[in-house]
Amino acid sequence: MAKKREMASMENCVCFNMRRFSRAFAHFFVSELQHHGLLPTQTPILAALAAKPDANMAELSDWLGMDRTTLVRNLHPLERDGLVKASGKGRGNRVSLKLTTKGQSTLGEFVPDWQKTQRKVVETLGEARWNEILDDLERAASSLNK
Amino acid sequence: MAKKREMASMENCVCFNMRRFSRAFAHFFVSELQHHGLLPTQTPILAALAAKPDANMAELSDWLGMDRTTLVRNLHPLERDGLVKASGKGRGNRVSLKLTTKGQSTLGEFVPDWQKTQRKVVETLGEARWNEILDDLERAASSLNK
DNA sequence: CATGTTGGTGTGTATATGCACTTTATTACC
DNA sequence: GGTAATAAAGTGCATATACACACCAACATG
Repeated sequence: MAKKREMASMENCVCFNMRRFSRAFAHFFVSELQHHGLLPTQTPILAALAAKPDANMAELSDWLGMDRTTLVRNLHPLERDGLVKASGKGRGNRVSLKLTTKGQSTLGEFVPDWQKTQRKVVETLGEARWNEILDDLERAASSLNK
Repeated sequence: MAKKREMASMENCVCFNMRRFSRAFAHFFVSELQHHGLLPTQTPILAALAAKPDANMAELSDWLGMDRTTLVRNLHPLERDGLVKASGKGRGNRVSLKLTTKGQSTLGEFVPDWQKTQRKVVETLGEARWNEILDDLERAASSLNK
């Protein structure tokens, strides 16, 4: 049985613990997948662009749940390395973001390895449990930030 | 009932979603507590120092689950603002970290407001559910990074 | 047509994160 | 006591995060 936590004590702060877990899981994914040369913030961007080509900055950042201005900067290394192409750059102009051919193939090589890592993580608690946890966290987060 | 997720699909990446939730909860805590002038990484440090005075860099970073070198830098604003005092600074020297009087009073004023915010978050899913989730995530994370 | 409003973008500043590496003090061993 | 090994702390670099702000294009309104 799990020990009951005193939720009014700061060591059980939801914000602190979410940050902590976020670092811990990122550490595991990075250690398993670093040979692809992709960081944990970059692969979701590539995957999102594969699923939704020609997205805006605003649309994409919204979908990824990150600040728009953070996305602007996170794209720079990906553009520099030729994985993403941004057409119509410039202030006031809509930007159309696309995966390059290199971006597609890089992502294509990454996914199978990522699936192995994800599987290891899912096995820790089981798929059903992870499903519930992700759903609950989604529900909690969206009920707060409205 | 919650829709079943395809866990082999990158939009359900545990790493990505943990980062996303982490940002979302941090956003809520910051918006509610920013008038105290403390950022979400800083308050756990103050709370840890209140509970464990005279901690090392290494001990403290270990307890907080963050990289030691990250802690070194996160302490700078707190030292600059006079909330934390580091005695015996310097390479090779053990550092003894302490809350200053100002640090104690700042933390003392912060905690009641933090508890209100934490309560709002805990209410989203209920205390029992949050307990399970935090325990499960702890278990999953520690089974991976060993 | 001038102007004002709005939506989409990029920048300045400050903090956060962690790996590889460096620097220094202490401890171990002879 | 001198030197090697170890432990503790800090730095360089690159990336991540987000608020406040500036910028620009297209469109609305008079």
